[in-house]
Amino acid sequence: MAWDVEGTKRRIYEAALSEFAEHGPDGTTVDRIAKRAQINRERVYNYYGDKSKLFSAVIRSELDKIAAAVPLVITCAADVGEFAGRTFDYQRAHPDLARLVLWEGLSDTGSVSDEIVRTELYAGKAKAVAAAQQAALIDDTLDPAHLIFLVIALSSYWSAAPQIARMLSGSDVRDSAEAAHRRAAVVHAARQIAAPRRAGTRHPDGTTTTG
Amino acid sequence: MAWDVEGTKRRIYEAALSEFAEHGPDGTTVDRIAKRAQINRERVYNYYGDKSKLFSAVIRSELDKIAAAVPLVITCAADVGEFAGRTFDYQRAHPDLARLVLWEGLSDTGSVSDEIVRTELYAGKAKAVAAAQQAALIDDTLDPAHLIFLVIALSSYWSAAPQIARMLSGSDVRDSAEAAHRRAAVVHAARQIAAPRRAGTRHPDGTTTTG
DNA sequence: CCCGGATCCAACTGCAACGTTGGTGTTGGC
DNA sequence: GCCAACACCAACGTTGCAGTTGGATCCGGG
Repeated sequence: MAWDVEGTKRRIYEAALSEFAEHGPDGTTVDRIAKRAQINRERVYNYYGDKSKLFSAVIRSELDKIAAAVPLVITCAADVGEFAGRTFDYQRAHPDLARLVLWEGLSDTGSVSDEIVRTELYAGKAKAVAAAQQAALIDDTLDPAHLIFLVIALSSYWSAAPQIARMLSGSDVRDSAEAAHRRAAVVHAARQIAAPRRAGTRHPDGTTTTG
Repeated sequence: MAWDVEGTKRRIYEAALSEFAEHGPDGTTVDRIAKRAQINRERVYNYYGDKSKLFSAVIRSELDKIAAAVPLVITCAADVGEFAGRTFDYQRAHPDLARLVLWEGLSDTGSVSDEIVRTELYAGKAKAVAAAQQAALIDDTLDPAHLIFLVIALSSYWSAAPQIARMLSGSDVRDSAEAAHRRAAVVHAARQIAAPRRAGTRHPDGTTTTG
């Protein structure tokens, strides 16, 4: 088996994922990707076009994976916590993803590759939230999109800004006790945000009404 | 006024801040900095050594400014919301700083400049939270450091991952109505996280006790 | 007027990375 | 066994940027 096209592509992909996550689109060199994948630089161009296309391919595929791995089904507020916890777990298991998203955000110049497809994907999640809100399963104070976003933020920022997490908590994600502790905090916070109000409803502008 | 050394340095500094914030350390060229500052490239080397020294100088100085910008005083759960809102405002008002910090985080290789000083700063905030928890002003389920972190995450992720915010909410931060909407969501969520439990306490592991 | 320091400028070296190309070896169909 | 297509690779041309240098220019003070 001298030719292993799929294997070669996969190795390029994996090497690219690591390199991009570590150094970002600008800091990454095609040569290092090739070295890491143990193939010739030219193969990269042959299979993926150029560096930016490779970056797009990687980020898109990784986002597809997380979307598939962490579905969102809501029957109660605790489900939102569960979603947050699983997102947290996924981020921890795939620290490269959080960094990719950040690199993408920093390079953001008004729009992003596959923006339309990805928008649809988020719209689906927002729809699930909206449905749960209408069924009064969860708090309906927040805009569904904002609620989703905030929950993702809670789960993702740990790996997005590890230096802040480290300075605050004093320890490292690699400490699994600390990781469990963090996860619990994320789940708890997400539940609190989603929990339906009991007596009165506190609106985002600070006023409170009774329903 | 042919000689305005301080002025020249300052113009280099400001140009560097903008360029670094926009393109990151790798994506920035000394030439563009010089053009923007309307000085010769050679001046940059004369005053700041080289590009990486200039970057360090900029980030360090900007972080000094951040330090005292958003104090944290807690007398009730709403104060935590207030803190979140002000952090959000700060991020929005100083997008350059937010991006610099992110770039720093991405380049993070185990520790960060001024890490000790900044750790103290966060410790102070955590202490304020701990005191408020002991006085039963806010929920004491969460570790103080984690609570702070989560609130910062809520406030910061918008500018950290603007592409996701855009895909979810469909509009842009520059739309000030949307910005206000987002801010309200952040404040609300932070309050919910900090709000003291009424009847029972739901622990992060999912169990519930009555106090 | 002349000196010394600040600034500007253009050209240069050196290098690193992008993306390409021509050639070599490999495979599978005929 | 031959050949066309394909995988692989080394070397190349090009570009863009970092950082340097030598000199021209400008300015204030003596």
